[in-house]
Amino acid sequence: MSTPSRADAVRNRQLALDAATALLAEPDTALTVEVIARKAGLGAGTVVRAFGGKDALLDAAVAGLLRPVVARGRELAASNEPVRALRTFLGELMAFQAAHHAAGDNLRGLAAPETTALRAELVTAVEIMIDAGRRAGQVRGDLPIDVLTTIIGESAYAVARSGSGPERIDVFLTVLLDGLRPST
Amino acid sequence: MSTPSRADAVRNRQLALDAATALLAEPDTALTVEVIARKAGLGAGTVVRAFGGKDALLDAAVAGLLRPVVARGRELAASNEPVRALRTFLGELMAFQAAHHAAGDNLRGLAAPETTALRAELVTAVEIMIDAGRRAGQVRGDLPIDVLTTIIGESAYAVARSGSGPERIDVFLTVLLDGLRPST
DNA sequence: CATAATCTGGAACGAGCATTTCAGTTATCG
DNA sequence: CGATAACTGAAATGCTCGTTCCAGATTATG
Repeated sequence: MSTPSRADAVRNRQLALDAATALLAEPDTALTVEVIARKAGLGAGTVVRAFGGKDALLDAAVAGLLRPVVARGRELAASNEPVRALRTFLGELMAFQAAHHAAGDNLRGLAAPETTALRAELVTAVEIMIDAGRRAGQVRGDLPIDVLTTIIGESAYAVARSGSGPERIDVFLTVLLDGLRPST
Repeated sequence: MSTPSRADAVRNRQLALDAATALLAEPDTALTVEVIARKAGLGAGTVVRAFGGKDALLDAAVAGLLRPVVARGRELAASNEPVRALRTFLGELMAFQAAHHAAGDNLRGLAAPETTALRAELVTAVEIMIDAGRRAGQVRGDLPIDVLTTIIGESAYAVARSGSGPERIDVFLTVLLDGLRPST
């Protein structure tokens, strides 16, 4: 029972995580175990073993990136200007997605429990903002909320796919939020 | 100079194309050469050779599916009720995407000249409708049109990704088109 | 109908990747 | 310091796929 991880194992685990995280911000990079290992200055086997598989490593890396975004979402969900908060949050979320374009694509179709849980929290934050916006009469109430969150989530992802800069994000947000306003 | 394709070659080429087309409508199917060949009742080599590579086969299959959609877009672009036409067209486009969810994913990142050209025509049709809508004062003119078409295109794709049925498509369209109306 | 060119199927090949293995290294503990 | 257990790196493994090869079948031609 006296076998805590060895010091070098802990260090290498962190190196692998850092390398994967850094690579997530680089588009057009293969993101293979080999590449991650080289970036981390480790062997391929070590990288895989550190998290018990490539999937888990990517899950952890993306989760690490997502955590502050979720925190920001929680913070903004408490705002008493819900629509402004929603716009701010979505702008940041879109910028994040654009900067880590690779993250979404690389996670597709693999078990990623941490990331999935965090994503659910993002949706919850958005739901809170929409709900508050509705109570304030600033968000339309004629459409089911789960579809609205889907639209919002997909829009955030869409921005990333279209390789957008800040101005483009702004246009996306304008159209989206105007579409979410009460239908006269 | 007297070597037209042999009759069986022509037939098999069609079988391969049909099989690929049919498989594009089935989600969660691997869409490997093996699978296509089995479905077509051919050998793997034959399928590949028929179009000179898997990429070209997929390009041709998707193009075949896309052609009627493009024709419909051209038709609707001539409407004198541009916003209604836009909504109709996008609804059909989204339904198409939802039905052929696999098409988009499988074409990603491979040379597909035919499909790319057709996609450009889709964008052109949408541009015409937006432009007509603007002249009629029914579509906002305060945002760059190329970003609007991007938003529209990505939205169509987003619907497919979220596995949507007709009601869901309708909600998407409502939000999107309300967002495209002139900003009072 | 015979000959030659073309085409077919499916086995063999090769490239790309995650994972496992294992001989050697390194940390930990008495 | 020395023994032991854990960890490491890189080669080997195994798997998925697209593509190529080729002996045999099929079609066109005169």
